Amino acid sequence: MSQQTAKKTKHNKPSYHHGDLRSTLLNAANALLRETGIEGLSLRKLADKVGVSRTAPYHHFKDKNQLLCAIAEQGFVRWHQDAEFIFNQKGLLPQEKYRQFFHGYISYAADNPELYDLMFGRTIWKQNSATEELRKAAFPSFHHQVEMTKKWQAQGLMPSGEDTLRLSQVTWGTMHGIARLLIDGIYADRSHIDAMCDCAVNLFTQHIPEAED
Amino acid sequence: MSQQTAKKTKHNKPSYHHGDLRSTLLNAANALLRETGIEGLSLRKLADKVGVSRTAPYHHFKDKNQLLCAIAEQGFVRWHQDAEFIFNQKGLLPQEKYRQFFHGYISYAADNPELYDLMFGRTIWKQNSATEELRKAAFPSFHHQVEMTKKWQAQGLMPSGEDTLRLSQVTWGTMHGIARLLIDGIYADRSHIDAMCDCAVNLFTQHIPEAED
DNA sequence: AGCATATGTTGACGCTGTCAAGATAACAAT
DNA sequence: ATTGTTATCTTGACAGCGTCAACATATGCT
Repeated sequence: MSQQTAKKTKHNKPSYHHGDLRSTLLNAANALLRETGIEGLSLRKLADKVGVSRTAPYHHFKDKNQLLCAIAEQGFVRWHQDAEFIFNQKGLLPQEKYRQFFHGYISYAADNPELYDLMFGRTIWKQNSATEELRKAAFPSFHHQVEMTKKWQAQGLMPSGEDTLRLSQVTWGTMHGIARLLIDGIYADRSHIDAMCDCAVNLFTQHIPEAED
Repeated sequence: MSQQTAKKTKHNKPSYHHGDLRSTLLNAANALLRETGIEGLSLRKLADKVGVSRTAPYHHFKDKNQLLCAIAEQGFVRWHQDAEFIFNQKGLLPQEKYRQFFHGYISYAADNPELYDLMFGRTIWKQNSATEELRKAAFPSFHHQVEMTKKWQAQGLMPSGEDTLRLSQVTWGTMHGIARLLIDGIYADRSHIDAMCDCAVNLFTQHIPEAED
């Protein structure tokens, strides 16, 4: 079962030291997470998969929680890239840009369900076990949404009468709720998601005279 | 540690058979769930708590999943009672009734965080492990929301232009998202949730001339 | 060359869910 | 009342889990 991915010496014998175990573990963990979910991700299976003894990972991650935090951290970085791509588009009407952002969020969750569960799930956040690095990677995500909400209110896209922070929380909460219902298997049918997103966007935004963003 | 809750004979010796183990287990499981969360709820601790051997529960629940489903089932029944109380109130404006429903939903989740996690979490739904009884208890919850949404649209409280099913999914998704952000520890601050709920209700409803519901 | 440090290993512990086999009580039929 | 069936409860056992302790080996600095 165990695959040998350790570096080889010039005589093609596997060396005692792996050489790049931390990132190898992270990659394998991402794959294992995608295949088996959080529940199926055990340190022992992971170690076996990369061809290393069961306690070797402990030299690179203090415990399982730190490994999970590191995976989630990568998830936030990648989502940031996706979101920035959407926001940096030129020549889009504000409502169209918001629509794409909403759909992009749900798509990211739907395409990486187990990762999303890790990023926003209770496993990490409930018992305050998030590492400092993870917090630093996750916080800008919500902060950015607040900033954009403020802008959208100023543009007249979103109701200016509501408190910006509350409005951000509600709109993000809606995205999070739809994402969770989807990835937790409560809405089995992904084919309705686009329509749901459009419906939500309609509720949150009002038409404004054309003005590029 | 182990408490003896088994029935006693006339000579005050604990009898070999418990007599009411199934409901005793359910009660203890609810308490244990509230105290330690899903992760901390083990069959062995549970059995010990009610003073019975570790495999005794298997004569009343096929496996741990069936026990969890039974707990969740009770959760749905109790939520139904709360919701019905709200809907049966007389002399309330539609928007006020909807506001109470929204707040009631979030309050139920906030007051029973671990139970809510069980009712709507991936533990049960993700791998299609919900029992038939649980499905029968859970489905009316959403069905009722769709019916009410249809009514609210007809009353002019909610936008009639949107598809009823989509609208139900979005509004429920919002409640679910806010509930989850709260109970998963992502919004640590419960003091903001009333304002968040009001904000969401404002976004979803439009003022209609006074008409009791 | 020698020594500290990083990184890898095996052994062990207590926890978990759950199966198998046996003990005990309750109950239905004779 | 006795017998047999069935429901219920018991202990024993197993594999899987996270993780600590102790030990092995390679790397790198002085």
